[in-house]
Amino acid sequence: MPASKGKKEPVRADARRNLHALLNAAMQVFATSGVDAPVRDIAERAGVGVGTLYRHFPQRSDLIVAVFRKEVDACAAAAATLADQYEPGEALERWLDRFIEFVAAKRGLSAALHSGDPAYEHLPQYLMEHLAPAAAGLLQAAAAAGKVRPDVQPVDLLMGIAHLSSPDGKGSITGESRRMVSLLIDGLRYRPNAAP
Amino acid sequence: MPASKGKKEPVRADARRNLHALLNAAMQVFATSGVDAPVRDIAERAGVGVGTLYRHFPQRSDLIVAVFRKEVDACAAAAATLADQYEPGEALERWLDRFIEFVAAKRGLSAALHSGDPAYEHLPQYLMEHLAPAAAGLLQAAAAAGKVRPDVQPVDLLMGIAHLSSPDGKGSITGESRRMVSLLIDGLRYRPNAAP
DNA sequence: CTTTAATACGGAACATTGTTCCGTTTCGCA
DNA sequence: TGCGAAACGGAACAATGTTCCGTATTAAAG
Repeated sequence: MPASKGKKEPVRADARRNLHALLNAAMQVFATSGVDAPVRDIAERAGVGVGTLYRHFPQRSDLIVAVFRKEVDACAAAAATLADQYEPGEALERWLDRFIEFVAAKRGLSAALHSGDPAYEHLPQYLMEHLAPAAAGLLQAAAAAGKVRPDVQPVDLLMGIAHLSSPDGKGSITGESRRMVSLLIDGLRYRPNAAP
Repeated sequence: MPASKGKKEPVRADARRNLHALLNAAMQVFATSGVDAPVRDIAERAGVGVGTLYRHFPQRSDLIVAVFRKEVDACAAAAATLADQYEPGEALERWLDRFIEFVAAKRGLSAALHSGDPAYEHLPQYLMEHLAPAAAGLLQAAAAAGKVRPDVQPVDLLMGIAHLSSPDGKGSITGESRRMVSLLIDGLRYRPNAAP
């Protein structure tokens, strides 16, 4: 039995096309102008009318949630790709960088997350359910290769990075934020005896 | 040297009058419709034009902050009044009820508080600086009268009530919320030996 | 009390954005 | 190819934030 997806893909080709165009456009606009960006901006970038946007996403939160899940999925998928392309230690490092970018880009969501709107209340759970396994896989491989300590809990690592990556609340991850995360990552390297 | 107040009272009589009318109107409208209520509603209830509102409070946050401080001050002032009118135990109880009302009415602010807007970042500090002394005075008097335990920290009590009073995030304080707070308050009663 | 200049007021006008509605277009299918 | 259903687009409307300037009010000077 193929599990029925939560979101039902439209049947008609144009509807499917526009749905994906809207998701991509919203992703870009949200990244640029935040999740409160005007509806028209998103519709225009997607090349559709506002009526089409409203048909696919009657509530703004529907669009926000859809974009969020899409990005979580992309971040989780990156884990498998990186695991194929790089040796375990480097794959883990690169994926953590990817995760940091994801967290930093989601800064504008914090207000929505804390707004009490029930539309968002499952998002943290969704994130952990999808990214913890990805992190676990990379951690396990890196640990098996002797690159990192074997006793790191995936959830702890993700939460730690998420917290460290949100120091100012206003956007840039280029500064101390990344340095602090580097410290954290250094902390999980496996060095039983040798000096660097 | 009379310390210069943070907010400068207007010189002209009409300006002062309108300023206070706006604060009172905003207090009512915020309580009814939340802090996102239309500017026109507030101006109309105050009996002034929107231009006047904007002159006194160029940013919405200015008005929100002013109302918040005014209500904190009123809650703090109530402590002195109650201490005069009732014996220590009852004064404390009545003031805690007053504080619960204040916290419940401020529910709509939580989103603003967490929005990252620097305009609000000093409000929690303002609240504690003004209400902790009020609570401390009442607690001390009640403890001296043998009505409550002598080892309760004012800040702990306020924080505890504030947390318990915000269970659902959507308004009503009439239900379990008040019962939980009653439990907390019972917990600080001083009962060395006798049964009630 | 009258004059006067500064200050404040009011609300129409404009700008921005959310939301709906329906004539037109596109699609899948026979 | 023809047809009915589904989807589309964007004008139109509604709600709200913000500005601007002619008018009214005030406090002080004469």
